[in-house]
Amino acid sequence: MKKIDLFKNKVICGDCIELMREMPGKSVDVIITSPPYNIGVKYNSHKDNMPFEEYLDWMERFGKECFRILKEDGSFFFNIGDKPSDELRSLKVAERINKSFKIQNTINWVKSIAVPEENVNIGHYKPVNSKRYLNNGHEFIFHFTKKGNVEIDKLSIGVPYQDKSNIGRWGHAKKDLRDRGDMWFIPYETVNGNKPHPAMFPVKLPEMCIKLHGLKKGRKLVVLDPFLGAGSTALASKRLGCDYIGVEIDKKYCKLSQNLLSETSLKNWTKNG
Amino acid sequence: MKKIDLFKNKVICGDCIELMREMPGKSVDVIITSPPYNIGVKYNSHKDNMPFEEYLDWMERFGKECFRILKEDGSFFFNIGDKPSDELRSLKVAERINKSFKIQNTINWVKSIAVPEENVNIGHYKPVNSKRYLNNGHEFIFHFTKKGNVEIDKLSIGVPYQDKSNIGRWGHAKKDLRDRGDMWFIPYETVNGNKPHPAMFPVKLPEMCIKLHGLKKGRKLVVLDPFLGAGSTALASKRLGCDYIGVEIDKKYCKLSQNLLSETSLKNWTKNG
DNA sequence: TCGGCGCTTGAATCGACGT
DNA sequence: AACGTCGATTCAAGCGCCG
Repeated sequence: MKKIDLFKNKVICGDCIELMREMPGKSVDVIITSPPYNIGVKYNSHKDNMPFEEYLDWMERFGKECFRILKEDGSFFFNIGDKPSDELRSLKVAERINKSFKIQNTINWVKSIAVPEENVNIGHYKPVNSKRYLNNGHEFIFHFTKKGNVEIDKLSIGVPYQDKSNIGRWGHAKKDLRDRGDMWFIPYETVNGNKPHPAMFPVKLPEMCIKLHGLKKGRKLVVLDPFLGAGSTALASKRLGCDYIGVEIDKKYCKLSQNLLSETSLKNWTKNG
Repeated sequence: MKKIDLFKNKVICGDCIELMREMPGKSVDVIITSPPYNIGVKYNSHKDNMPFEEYLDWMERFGKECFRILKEDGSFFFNIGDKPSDELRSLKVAERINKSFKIQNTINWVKSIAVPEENVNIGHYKPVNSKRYLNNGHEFIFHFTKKGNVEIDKLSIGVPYQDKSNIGRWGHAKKDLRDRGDMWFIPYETVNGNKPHPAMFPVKLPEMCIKLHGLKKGRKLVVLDPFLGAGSTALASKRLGCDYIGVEIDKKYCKLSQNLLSETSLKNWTKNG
């Protein structure tokens, strides 16, 4: 039994950097996470308002540890958003993590967008009460890899062609599937009005990330979320037949995701996701 | 007659930094432009492959000059995009311009997005020949202002409410209009095969920028585009009853936009824009 | 002399558009 | 419908330079 197996398919309560230090190097295929944004969100235990430079240092240490435990051809999907008044903030964080990793793709998780054809705004956003700032309708998902040249499975999350005459025109384009691009419209799942975790993302998001990295046949991927929160990443991993490792410092959220991952809850969620 | 009047409603052929130096300070309401990206595009005359640091310095000087001629409550909309292999590049440029200005809003010009509900991808993009990069479906429009607190007219480009019960719910929400947000879906206009300019943007884009800044009643706004290209900004200004100032270094594009701005062409364009 | 890095060059790409 | 053309494209090969 390998050492990494000890961590698999569990929700572990503790500090993620400390816990990652116990994991062997190059043992994880995919990391998907959304760290505390440090914009003063009220979590149960984590202090989300440290000085920005301190936060950046913390994120840099976090990035280094992720680098160590990730396989050479692994993918690290890092979700972070901004407040309207400082939209460069998330990029400063990304630059810190970029000290160890390389940004291979910059995906935009679009939560709200106005489609002019139908002249409606689809999706949701938190309205901002300001006469100078527009509402913020997106967050970043940075796709970090070690060398920036990991082959990804674009068609696994592909969309149909607009111009059907392109189907079958080239060797690879046998099906009606083409590259989705880097703008992913995924609205929030509104679970009966209130979300269990202030920063939880839709299950569809980690699902698409895992698929994009590529489900190698015959081998179970190991998927880690160091800030598991309500458990979306673990849930997506389970659904796709991967081994998950969930780390979360807050006991309340640990329990929450453990419940979510139990058989019955899984069924309920599958309907909506 | 004021000195700035000499420049109004003309397309001026020349180097924009030199020409701006001749303009009086605090005389322009809105600047909208898309600079050469410096990624090796073949323009007619401009060298689009200078060393990156040199390019950044140039952009910083450019930003300073924009700052000088802009009014205190003016808006500077700066469009810039990336190639998939370097998505942080545009932000480095923005940071340089940020040395004089403040980023008030970061607007995303979305050209292509996959909407999962209907399972289609709307909009267009140029395919990317890569197994590691996703297609790039957006560009930035940075809204710079001098102090970051210019009041904007969000509802002038508003969209209808999804939940109609919100109409009239608050004092300000008298009409069926709400904030569009910072994700603007504007697909390319397909102009008969070949685009006149490699980097031209849809007329709708500067139109929305001007409206967002706010058309003050009783006073004509002065709108400048220092890299006019094919003339979209001037055309939008004209349509909205503003005075435009177009600067463009390439003679060929100067003529092109002058034609575009002539009465007949204007009619033709109005149909499509 | 060999290998590694940077730059240049030409081939290959695939989705959109027009015929 | 099928096919030709064309990229604010990427990629690999090839050459020169240097340690």
